[in-house]
Amino acid sequence: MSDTSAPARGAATLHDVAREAGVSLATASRVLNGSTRKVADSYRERVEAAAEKLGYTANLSAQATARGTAAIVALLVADIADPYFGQLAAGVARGADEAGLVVTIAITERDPQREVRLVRALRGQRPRGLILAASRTEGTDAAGLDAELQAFTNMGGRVAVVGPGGGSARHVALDNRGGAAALGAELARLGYREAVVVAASEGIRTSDDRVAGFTQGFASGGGSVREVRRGGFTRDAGYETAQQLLADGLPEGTVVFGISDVVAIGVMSAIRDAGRQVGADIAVAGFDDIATGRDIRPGLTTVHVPLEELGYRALHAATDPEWDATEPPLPLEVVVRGSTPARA
Amino acid sequence: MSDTSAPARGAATLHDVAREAGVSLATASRVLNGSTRKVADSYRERVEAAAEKLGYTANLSAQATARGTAAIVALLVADIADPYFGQLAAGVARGADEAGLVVTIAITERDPQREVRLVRALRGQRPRGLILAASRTEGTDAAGLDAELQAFTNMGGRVAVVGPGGGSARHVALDNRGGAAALGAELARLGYREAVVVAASEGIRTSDDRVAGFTQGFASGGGSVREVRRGGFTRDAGYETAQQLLADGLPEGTVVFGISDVVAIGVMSAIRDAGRQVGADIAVAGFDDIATGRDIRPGLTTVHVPLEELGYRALHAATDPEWDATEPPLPLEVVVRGSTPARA
DNA sequence: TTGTAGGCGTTATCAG
DNA sequence: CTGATAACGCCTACAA
Repeated sequence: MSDTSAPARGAATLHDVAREAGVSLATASRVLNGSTRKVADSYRERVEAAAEKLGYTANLSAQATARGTAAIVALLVADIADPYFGQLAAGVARGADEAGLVVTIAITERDPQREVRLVRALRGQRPRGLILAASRTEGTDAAGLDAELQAFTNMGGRVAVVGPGGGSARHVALDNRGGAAALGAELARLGYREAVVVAASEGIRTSDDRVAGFTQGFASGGGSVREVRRGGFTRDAGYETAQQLLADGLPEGTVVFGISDVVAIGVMSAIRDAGRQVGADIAVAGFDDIATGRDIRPGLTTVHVPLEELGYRALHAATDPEWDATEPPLPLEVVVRGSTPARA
Repeated sequence: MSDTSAPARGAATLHDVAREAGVSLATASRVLNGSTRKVADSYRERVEAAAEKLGYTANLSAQATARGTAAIVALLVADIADPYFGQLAAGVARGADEAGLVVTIAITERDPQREVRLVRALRGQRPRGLILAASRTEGTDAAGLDAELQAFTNMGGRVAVVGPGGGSARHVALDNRGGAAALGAELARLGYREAVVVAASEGIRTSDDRVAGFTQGFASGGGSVREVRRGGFTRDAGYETAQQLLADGLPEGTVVFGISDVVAIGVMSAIRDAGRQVGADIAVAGFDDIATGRDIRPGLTTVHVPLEELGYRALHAATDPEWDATEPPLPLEVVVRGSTPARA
């Protein structure tokens, strides 16, 4: 057990391993990394033993510069503390792990300028793929972003965007419109006739699609959307928007559709803080079905989106050379909970 | 606007920039990256213009191999979909961004074996620092982990662990014991006398400390912990453990202390699903103060932990050469909400 | 099957 | 202040 030569400074290099095993660099490289195996077993064993003994770990950076591309997938999200992105990221991480890829993460903070900057920075890593899950923000410097994305694909990277998006990127789409329509229809069936929607700024596709879908579905069931108030995609935006709504007067029996669960939860809190009741008094519905929706009371009616699976698919869209763009879209499903009780 | 030479394949290299600007590689490198600046302005401008024109982005991998260390910080968490880790990660990401570092993330899934494997894999990136936020799991292959960590520090990396931990790593500690004690004391003051705690397996420091602190604080106020039930750190573990507890009979007026908010939220749901009421009937308290606790009803009484700040500090502990280990611990504060009403 | 040598994009040393 | 040039650690034809 006498460790003779624990490398004092710096990690063990392939060179060290080769020397220790008494073989050439090439041979060591082949057994430790190269895919196509064709090394004599005796050598192979010696190398593996040496590597183990020295605690060798391939220097990914060196490998990357040599190969020209790194075993990395970059993930861009608006806010990693947001459960929506958290669950999505979990799916991405799972897929990456399976594929032997490292996940690099960056936060846009919903700032278009930052987004462009980050894409450019991530480009420096020469990742195999880039996943854009940062709900394309407003004022979007669309041109700048597209240019950056273009540069990325030009150098051989793939980009996948979650949700609607433009350009030549691969999309992992959700049927936002259809899901919202189904939700609207269901609410109408439950007896609601008046709705207000709390959305994000106009121009954000995800928001627009959900608003349009909901409006249509709700109308098809005989209901009508009285108003669309614009806020943002956060819990606080939902809270504040709802506060104003309440101040302006919100009739009993109205259902408020929050563009996302996070927003809807903010709405619920505002309603309660205003001394009103969620459910029988004012109903609330959301979209996404984040885990929290299960634990609040009343439970939040929403459209279930398989977030984790969505992330998993995005990972593949961003890294699989032979990705099947025709794969059927993920099934969305409305789930009714206590926040929208049937109306007499 | 006629882009003359958009590099058809592959990204623009420093070499390209130098040629385009008519200077040497060294000069180009100095203006674009090197820290100590001493390049004539005329040259500097030419280089910057060329870089801009070519859309040049330094190849981080190449930089890393040349420098010997990458501008990367690796983050290891148990589950990124868990809001606790999500908020923590947000803090890490913020700090990293400020420091010009890229964040690489890996998920342990609370599996000790995986944890060791991941640390070894991350080591391959030669990151400047490594942040361990994966509540050291049970059966922990402590030896294997420590060896891996040791190897990492030996090659010049710093490792920071969030919460209690062993070895030579830097710690960003929480006063779990003190916080829990304060919570226990407060609950006793509110009139509670009987408590049950839903904890994680014995041997997990964070859990053990909170249990011990709570027990002591509660006792100091005249209360007594009737039982400690072991589950895990997840919402579902909390739910299931509470189910059993309820099946075994839980007297009115008991307060259930969930080792973490996530667990406590599971407990709350179980209580409700069993037809009991959270608050007046059975009280519930947690620990961490994740964002969700604000939006559920009744609000969850808990110990506030500045999660985002915790992550921010961890980032610095893992990357700042001159980190001040004596920095005062983050202040914890108990916040009482509706889940633990004062008892008559 | 194995080894030799050249190259990947940057940095850093050391003369001019 | 600038420019050759040798590393950095690894991969990969190409040759033996």
